[in-house]
Amino acid sequence: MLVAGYAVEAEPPSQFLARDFFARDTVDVARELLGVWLVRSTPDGLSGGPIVETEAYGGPEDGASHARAGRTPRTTPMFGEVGRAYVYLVYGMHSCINVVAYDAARAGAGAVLIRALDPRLGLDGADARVCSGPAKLTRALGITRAQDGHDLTGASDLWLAAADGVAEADVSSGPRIGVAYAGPGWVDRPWRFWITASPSVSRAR
DNA sequence: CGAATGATACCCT
DNA sequence: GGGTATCATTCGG
Repeated sequence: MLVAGYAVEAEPPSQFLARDFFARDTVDVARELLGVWLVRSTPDGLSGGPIVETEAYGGPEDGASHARAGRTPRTTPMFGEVGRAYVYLVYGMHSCINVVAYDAARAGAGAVLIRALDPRLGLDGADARVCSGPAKLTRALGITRAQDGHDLTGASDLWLAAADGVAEADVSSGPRIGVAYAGPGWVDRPWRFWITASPSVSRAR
């Protein structure tokens, strides 16, 4: 099927991600989540697509991470079971979704912010950029804090689905966005990953 | 460039 | 307990 020049799939990939996928270094998980599908099921049907941009956030040691203040009511999911969602509200109006991921032997918390995805499923008629930003994709998929703590590794109304890996040659990395408040040494870490040629990656206006 | 918009963390009493 | 600065963003002017 072709909509507005873009290939639109009828079905998402059928394979879930194992819990172990998320039980390793957060930066590795951020890189490996590129290409993985985020899929949403609502009364309106299925929507989602492959992730094209991510950012890694560490535990209390990471000056850019929400976990930098330690475990609080809001950040509790970041310290909990990997493979679950950490959804927070920012600027009073935008929801952002992370996947909890960290190597428990090296860090006590961590998560990967999903910054953009390719709107391949559902969202028919929508333009290519409706999911080109962390708050835009949650709005497009109907994700709110109601999904905070939600398990993303199995059948439900929101999950991650494995797909073909993305070649190293097609991936770029650079500093995380919007973390100027973090101390020196944390601002410039290249912990943001994106698919270089994707038209769905977020960009500064 | 700056407003929108409200939960949160952290300070003080 | 209460006041307030801050914010992993987005959009219009």
